[in-house]
Amino acid sequence: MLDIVVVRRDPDRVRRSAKRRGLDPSFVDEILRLDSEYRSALAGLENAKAEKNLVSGRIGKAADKAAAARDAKPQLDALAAQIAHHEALAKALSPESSDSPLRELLDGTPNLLDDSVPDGSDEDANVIVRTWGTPRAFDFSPKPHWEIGEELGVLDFERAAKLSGSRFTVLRGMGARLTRALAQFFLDRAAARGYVEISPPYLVSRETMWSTGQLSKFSDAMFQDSGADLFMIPTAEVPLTALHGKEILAGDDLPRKYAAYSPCFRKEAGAAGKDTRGLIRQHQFEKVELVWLTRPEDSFASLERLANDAETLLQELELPYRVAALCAGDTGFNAAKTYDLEVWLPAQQAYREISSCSNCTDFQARRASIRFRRDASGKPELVHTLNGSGLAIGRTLVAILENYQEADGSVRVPAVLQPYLGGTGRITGA
RNA sequence: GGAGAGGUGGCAGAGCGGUUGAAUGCGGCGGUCUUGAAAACCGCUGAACCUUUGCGGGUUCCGUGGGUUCGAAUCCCACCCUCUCCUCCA
Repeated sequence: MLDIVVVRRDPDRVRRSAKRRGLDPSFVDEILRLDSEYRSALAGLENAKAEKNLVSGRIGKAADKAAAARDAKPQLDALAAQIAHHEALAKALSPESSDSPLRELLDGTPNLLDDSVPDGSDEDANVIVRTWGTPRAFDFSPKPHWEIGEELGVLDFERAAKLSGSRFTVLRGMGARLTRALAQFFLDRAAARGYVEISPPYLVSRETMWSTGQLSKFSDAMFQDSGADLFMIPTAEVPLTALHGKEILAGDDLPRKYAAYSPCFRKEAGAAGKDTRGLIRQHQFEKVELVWLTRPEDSFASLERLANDAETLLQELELPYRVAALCAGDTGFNAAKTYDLEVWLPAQQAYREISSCSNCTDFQARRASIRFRRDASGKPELVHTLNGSGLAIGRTLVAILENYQEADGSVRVPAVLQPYLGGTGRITGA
């Protein structure tokens, strides 16, 4: 959620950002109009209440309270009617009311883009910031991961479809073990870099989901239990970011760095026909997520460090990748700035997203109310939140299968993972 | 799922329906004292929003939402959550 004060004071900045995202900026004027209407309604309400409080207070101090109450009755009745009138008006306009038009507009307004975000409407305009590693030269034709996996017996798409339908995978033998090894490896590295490991709930309340900005009104991306009103997390970013919601942290406690392994559940409703083969796009996948809570002035420097933490994992796995600065049109609702890490997939002859690292500035912190105090006498301020995958486990498995495949159909195990697999250096079957 | 207890400020813990945004203690901040520190003593110490150039003024908040009343932390109703016991269960 944007700061309404920023919209009031610097509407041009909001318009500019919205335009860069490809939105019609006229909603800004609508917000300004509704906001000023709301505030005048609020002033009317508060004045009437102040007067009523004054009269009531006088009754409380009178010697004969009953008589005083009787005398004041006509005046108080009139005030009560006034208050009721203003109250209805203010409530209908208030950004706090879940069905007010102002709230709807604010809810639908994405974060302000950072000036460093490149212009552009879609991923073709993303800017490659750096590239690491050299794609391996194969002396045979590299197979896609689903072929490798099925032939080795580590991936089973048919049985997954039997159990659950499309976009699910059964991992078998070394496939399952490698997945577990990756989770362990990522978490160990995160711990070494100062992240506190969290094992969060995988189901969260509507309020939690809303507070981190995942629950935009038109989003049907999530699985949910409508009875209990719980949502299956689409990423551990949700519980990790909301962990300190409605809290005021001590300034000394920042930055806070958290890492969590979790399954992630996504409907992928808008992706029909995309990545239908293999485990690139699944309804259920695993991920280690990294989240930072920082002081406002530190968040952009922290984004570089967060991205670097994720990159290090790819370097240790010796997987070639590149880093893309997402353009305005490709940057998500919550983010002021995002880097995508894209890993090389030889079968596709393409770099594919394996991590997304974003600085959400105060956008999520405002909704979730995550604040800190600079010093004991200071006022609470909103923290900045950042999140990034470190890394997506399924896609890392894809990258390993494809990049480490051999002509005989076997797959070598990256050196850093071997200790997690009892020293196994090569996968020759499940 | 059944029974009971409870939800008040950073924490602990009071609170006859009327200057109670809330006693008291702890913690925190500032000061006195001290070579320094501790102790002791004194003072200050919740949040959001509206308004004001500023000083300030106002409204709201004691789990949430309703209700009674001129007036509610205090009375009534519903809901949520936590804890204890039982039941069940990985």
